[in-house]
Amino acid sequence: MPKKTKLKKSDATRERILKAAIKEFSRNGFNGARVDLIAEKARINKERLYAYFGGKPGLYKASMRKVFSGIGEAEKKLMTFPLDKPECLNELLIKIYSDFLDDHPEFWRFLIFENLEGGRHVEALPHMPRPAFAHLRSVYRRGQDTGVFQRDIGFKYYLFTITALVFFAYSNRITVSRTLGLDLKAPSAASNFLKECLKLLRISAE
Amino acid sequence: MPKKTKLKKSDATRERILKAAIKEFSRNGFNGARVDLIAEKARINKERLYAYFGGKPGLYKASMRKVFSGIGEAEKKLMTFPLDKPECLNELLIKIYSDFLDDHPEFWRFLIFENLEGGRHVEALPHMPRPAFAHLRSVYRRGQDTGVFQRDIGFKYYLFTITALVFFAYSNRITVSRTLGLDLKAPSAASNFLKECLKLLRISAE
Amino acid sequence: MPKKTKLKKSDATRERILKAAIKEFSRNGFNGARVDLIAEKARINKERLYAYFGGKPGLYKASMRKVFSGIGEAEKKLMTFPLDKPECLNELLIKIYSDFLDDHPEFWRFLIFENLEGGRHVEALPHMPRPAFAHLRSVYRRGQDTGVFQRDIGFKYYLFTITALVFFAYSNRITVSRTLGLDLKAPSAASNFLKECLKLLRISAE
Amino acid sequence: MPKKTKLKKSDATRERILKAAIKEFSRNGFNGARVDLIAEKARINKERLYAYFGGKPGLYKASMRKVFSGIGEAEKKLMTFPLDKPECLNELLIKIYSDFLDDHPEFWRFLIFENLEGGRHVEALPHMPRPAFAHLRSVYRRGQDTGVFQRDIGFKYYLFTITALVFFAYSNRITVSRTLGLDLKAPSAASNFLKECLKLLRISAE
DNA sequence: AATGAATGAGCCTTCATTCAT
DNA sequence: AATGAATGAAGGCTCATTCAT
Repeated sequence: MPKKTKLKKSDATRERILKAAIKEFSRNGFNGARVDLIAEKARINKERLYAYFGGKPGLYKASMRKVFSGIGEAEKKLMTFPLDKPECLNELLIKIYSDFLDDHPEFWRFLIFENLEGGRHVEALPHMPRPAFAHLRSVYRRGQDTGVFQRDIGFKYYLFTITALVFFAYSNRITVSRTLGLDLKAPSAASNFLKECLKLLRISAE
Repeated sequence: MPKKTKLKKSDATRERILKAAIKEFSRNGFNGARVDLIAEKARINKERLYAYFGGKPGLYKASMRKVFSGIGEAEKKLMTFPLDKPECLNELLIKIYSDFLDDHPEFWRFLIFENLEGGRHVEALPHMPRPAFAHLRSVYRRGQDTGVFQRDIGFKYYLFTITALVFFAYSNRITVSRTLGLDLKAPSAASNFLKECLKLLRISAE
Repeated sequence: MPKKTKLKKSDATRERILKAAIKEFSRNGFNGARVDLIAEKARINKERLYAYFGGKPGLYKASMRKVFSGIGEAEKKLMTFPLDKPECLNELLIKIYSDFLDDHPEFWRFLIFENLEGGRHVEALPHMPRPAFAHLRSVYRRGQDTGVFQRDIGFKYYLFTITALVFFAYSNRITVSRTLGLDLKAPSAASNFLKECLKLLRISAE
Repeated sequence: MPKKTKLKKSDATRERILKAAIKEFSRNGFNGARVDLIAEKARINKERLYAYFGGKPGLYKASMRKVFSGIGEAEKKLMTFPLDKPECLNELLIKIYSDFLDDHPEFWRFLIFENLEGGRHVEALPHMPRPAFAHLRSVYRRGQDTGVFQRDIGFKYYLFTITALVFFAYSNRITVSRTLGLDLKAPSAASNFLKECLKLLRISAE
């Protein structure tokens, strides 16, 4: 396959740039990141970077796109969640999101930087589909029917709460450690802590 | 009292610088903030800024110290929370923290910035006392006794959960709006949304 | 004839490059012109351009050579100017040169660029023959004999004056419009204006 | 005069920058000029240049303004031209403009570059007053009355012609030398040559 | 204490040019 | 002959910081 090989050369360069960019941007944010360093880390000439991505903002957006697309992959596991086991949903969500944030610190870092910088870049991105959400909603409704989840609380509040807990446990672990006297820095510490918190969400009858 | 007057004047200058710095840093982050703009907004010469704060990092740390001290003031209101009304605790916490974050966006901005930076600056700060926490813990225990809060869940999990919900609703409003399809940008939108979420925490018997 | 065809193809490429180069150079000058744009407009790969012309200066010189050769073509019309009508010479010269500069703005642009550069490039060019000049000199002398042109003024002064008027009207139209309050920008505006100026050259008896 | 001295420091810097800029711009045009070189020649830090002039275009415009203002100074001599000597006007104009262009090559170089580059910068400049023109017009009219100048030719055509001749002799001396076989490069060569040309403008009766 | 002028390092970007295929 | 990928040297500009007064 000579064609495939041909394509590979420049694609490899693109990937190297993106990888280095994600690292640098997630470490320092858009303003703090240095194009020179990205080029150096990617072992390419700066001009390539501009030819491929148009400029710093373009590179940032491409990086963000790649980083954010990762969550979709992780959420695929949720698609097969059995409809008849809503009582296990909490735990699985915590696990999947915890694992993901553990493995992909760049994910929450990009998100936070975006919030800090006014979402200038993220808003320019096309909306990402979150197909798992539809399935989860069905599970949740089933749980409401069987008394696992509260009748009068919409799915979106539930999802928000889960998300907030997990995300906060990762993105604010440092200040939380100081102010609440917890230590969430060790691996799986956050995950374990969150499991405990989730008990707050259970219905007492359960 | 010439001394006092003298001090007062330079203190006023200091305050003007700090105020401008907090605004600029919280808007643009450490890297995005411009020393020139801070000096201009504070109507002082840059050299003064360096004389007072040593440099950009020093100014940043001083700004952070000032911003973080604000939470103590807000939490004073919690000190007088009546021990015999634990069922109202949820709502009051939400209200107080929501109001505070509404009025002080710089607070969460500095906080998450610190988390991004690995706590580099905050660790140089003296531990801030949070005297309200002790009182809240008493209220919580009373609530556990009277069946308002769950017996087997420690106070720290409870406080973490509340904190996470409020904080996340503010600090991630931009990306949440996109990814979960919510709109928390309008004033009091977050606060209202959070009240709904809190129902998840109630004990069903309640 | 495979050879001929081959040559033809590369010649066509050469021509395409030259055409694009002339446009770009004449629009933006040597420094302002971009090799990338020339290659793009010519629909060729940059490497070809370098193979053919050696580099930007080489391409510039080739462009200039081509542009300057155009004047010879225009002056051919002067060769048949009737010896017995010297009184029409002024007007014809104005017309021919005006038309030429109207149609070939790149001509005067390259020319003045050369003057700015101290003739660096033009001096590397072979002297261009201007065969029409000899004929014009004859016409001029005949005009002197018949009293149309002044006796004591050599042909070169006459030719210089005509040239200066026409050339200046084109090459400095922008600044002249401002400094002398004239508008020579519209097509044929320059030509009309010049006709009026030429009256200054007539012999009053005429 | 302490105030005067204070002002002088930064003014001297400004002047040094302007002087270097005029040299560099007049040599290479806007595109060809290098900000680094200007700063180096002016022995200042680049940042100063940007603080004073805003950027390359601002510096260019300031340079142009200064260069163009020179012509006003030269034209002051024309203001005292006696109304009753119109027959000497030609010669004086040639002399004054020739001398000026001899001494200020940057003047015609800036003008030419402007014409090459579409007048982008010159058009942003405020119109310069040419007070001498009004006086010259009076002289010209007097000359028309006394038969020195032709009745039916407006002043603007006269002025344009003079301007064109002088300007062309300087700005195109290099290519003219080649194409018309003249040598206008030596000092006063142009001036002398132009005097001859001017005979073409005289009224034969004169 | 306060100011305006100055500095040097570094930032993002682009160019003309060449290489490898 | 022709192409896409790559390079190195700049180019314009801005920043945090300090000096001289």
